[in-house]
Amino acid sequence: MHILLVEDDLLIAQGLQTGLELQGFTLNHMAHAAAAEQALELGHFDAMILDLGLPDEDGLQLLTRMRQQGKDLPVLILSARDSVLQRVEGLQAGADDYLLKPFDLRELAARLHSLLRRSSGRSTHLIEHHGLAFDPATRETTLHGELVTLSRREQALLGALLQNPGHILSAEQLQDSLYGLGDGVESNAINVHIYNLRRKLGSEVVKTVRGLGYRIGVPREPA
Amino acid sequence: MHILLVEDDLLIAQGLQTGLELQGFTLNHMAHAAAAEQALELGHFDAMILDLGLPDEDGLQLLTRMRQQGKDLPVLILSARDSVLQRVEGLQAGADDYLLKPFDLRELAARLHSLLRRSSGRSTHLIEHHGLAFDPATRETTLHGELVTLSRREQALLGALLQNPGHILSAEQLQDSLYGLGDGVESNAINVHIYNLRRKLGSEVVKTVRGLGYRIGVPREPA
DNA sequence: AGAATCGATTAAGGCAGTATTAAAGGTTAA
DNA sequence: TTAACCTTTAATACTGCCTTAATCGATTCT
Repeated sequence: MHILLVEDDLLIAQGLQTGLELQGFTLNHMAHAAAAEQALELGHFDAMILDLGLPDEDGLQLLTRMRQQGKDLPVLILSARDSVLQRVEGLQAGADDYLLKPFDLRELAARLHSLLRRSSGRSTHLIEHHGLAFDPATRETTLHGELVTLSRREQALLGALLQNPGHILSAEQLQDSLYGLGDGVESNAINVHIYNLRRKLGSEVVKTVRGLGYRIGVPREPA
Repeated sequence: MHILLVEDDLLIAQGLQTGLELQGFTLNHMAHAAAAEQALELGHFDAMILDLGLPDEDGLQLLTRMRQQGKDLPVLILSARDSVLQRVEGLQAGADDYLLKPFDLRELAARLHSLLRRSSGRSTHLIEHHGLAFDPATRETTLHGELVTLSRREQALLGALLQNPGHILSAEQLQDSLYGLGDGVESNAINVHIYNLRRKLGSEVVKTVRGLGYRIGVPREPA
């Protein structure tokens, strides 16, 4: 799950980043509205966490413009100011949820999950693909009913592939999915993780498309 | 068991806190209705003890509003005023029980237990999980019929894990469960308690999920 | 076929998260 | 008050994950 975090307070951003990454999200952090807008053009995000008090522009303006452009990604507003009016304004501008600072990290995570579940008709609660199932909430992977233990990176990788069945994801895209846009890694780490995934789930789960990338495959039947 | 105590008399609050914590509950204390409401938003509680005479708002109003919002956590009203009318009003506002000041601490504890038992379909009287049983009322733990002596913190830890079978609880969540929201500890105390739990109950009772936290496991069979 | 490119495989090192142990401070009961 | 026990702190040991990097194998292009 790829989240765009737009927040100018670096301390809060830092906390959110580490906290939510532990919960299985991948965050990209932008401190300015302009940078956020650019990021939205460049990459794909599943949701956005938007602070209203930005240095270069009010968050609500950014949100309004996004909606006018037809972008429909779920937006959760973070705000220190609370009043019914504020809340209404935020929701009218096209926000999907509104959370007050200070907030509880778990609540934010829970709301994000529910938001993502709502938005992508498909439940966030269980992604299933030919006997291979991944539950983002409990972070458990099962293959034909058997529980398989995956590391954090392996889970992220599998999640990214499962969310785009049939689509080919380039190594670069997968990298973005694991580390966030740009903050890549300078080796064949993705490769190694793919290898380990195949070791645990069978070589057919991940198909290689030479020159292009990888896509999810149909795992072998149980023995 | 996590209780939200809403009481403006600090002396009473203090007494309840120490008394109920000795009985295995974890309390968070708020002296104002507003603070209580905020706490309810931020964290999870298993029940609420509500004093009616609050400085900023009548407790009944708070309760009524909570119920309108669909919050269904068990509420036990504490009141100095007694009359049939009062009692009826309280219950009509959505209270689950009504206790008069001055009260006996043991009675309060007993009522809390019965309240919790009623509310969580699952009996509060005995949480059982693969031969491992914990009775919150007597605070006794047995493993395959054998009585095991656990310290207060160990009991709280085991209780929290047993109440969420299958779920992963982060060190932070467990900390909240032991000390109340925010009032944390600045060391690896949780870690040490987990270690001691494993020493007493076997290493399999608590499973470590690297990077995320802990969850209850299946204890070893008796010898 | 030979060269070049891309992906697979393997092993090693560093790092972060946990486990373990010991010790000090506090509380409770005799 | 002493003694036993519980809790927290802190230091150290350990484990597994992630990345790196080197090598091997396969495919494509010339």
